[in-house]
Amino acid sequence: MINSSLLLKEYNLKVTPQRVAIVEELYKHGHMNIDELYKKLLEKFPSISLATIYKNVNAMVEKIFLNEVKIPETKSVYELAKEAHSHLVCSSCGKIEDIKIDTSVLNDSIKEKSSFQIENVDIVFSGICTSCQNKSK
Amino acid sequence: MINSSLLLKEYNLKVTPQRVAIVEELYKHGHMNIDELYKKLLEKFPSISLATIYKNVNAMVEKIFLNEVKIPETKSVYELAKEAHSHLVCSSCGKIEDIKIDTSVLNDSIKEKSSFQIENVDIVFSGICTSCQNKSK
DNA sequence: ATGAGTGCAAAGTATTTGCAACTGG
DNA sequence: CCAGTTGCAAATACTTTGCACTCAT
Repeated sequence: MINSSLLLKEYNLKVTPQRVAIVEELYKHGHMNIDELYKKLLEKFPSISLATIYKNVNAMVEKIFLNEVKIPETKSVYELAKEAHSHLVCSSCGKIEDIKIDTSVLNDSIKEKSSFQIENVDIVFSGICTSCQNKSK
Repeated sequence: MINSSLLLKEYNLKVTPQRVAIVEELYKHGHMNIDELYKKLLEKFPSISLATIYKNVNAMVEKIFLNEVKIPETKSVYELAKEAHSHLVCSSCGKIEDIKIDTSVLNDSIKEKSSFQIENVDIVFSGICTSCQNKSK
């Protein structure tokens, strides 16, 4: 499990039940878009407002402990910040997985061809996940 | 230069001056967001509607000859489809450059770790472009 | 107690749609 | 000629803001 309260405190955000729930749902599901978060939180807080979700997600993104992941052809999803990693997206079912790969080769390759000073790399792989591969058989 | 009419015809889109202008602006500028396109086209077509831009860009994206590029922290931009390539984005001035790098290493690396069947990779490097590096000196 | 957070309603933006008039092939 | 395209206005969708009330510290 995750210590959401501690995490929130570390980032100078007051610990409210709504915020704790956001962190925990993200921890549990890995990646969620605004709407999924909203629907999930509605279960616990029947009167929660979409505005609350937006305000909190934005606040957490600013504090850099949430991360917005932009994915081709879909809405952005949010994830708890963690070690740098790339994403695998199933173009059939939409499932998103994290994957750690070594990207240093890429940076080297850039260094040769461009004088951009690289600070960060975002990589999204699209493809078919295992279970969708099996379904189609 | 580019033969926009031919291109449009190939993709079964009627050749209208507005569409030709969209293709040409994208050819000229490489990457533009909806608003930049709109403002640019307003110069030639003072009564063009934003709806026309949206409809055409969407049509061209569906025909796969435009490509939507999603970039962290900014609006999507569109580009003419071409050989697979990655993007360099300057986090200071927003400039976007194309860059061709060999991504086969990545696919191999995925193959080892996951049974996702990879179909595509989107890579966005963020950093500081040369001219912004010089400015800050 | 008090500054920050919540929910609601309203305001902003962004994007899509319906439709009459127009136009490319 | 006529199916497809345009521009406009209206409709939707998405996101932010202002404010009175509540709550975490």
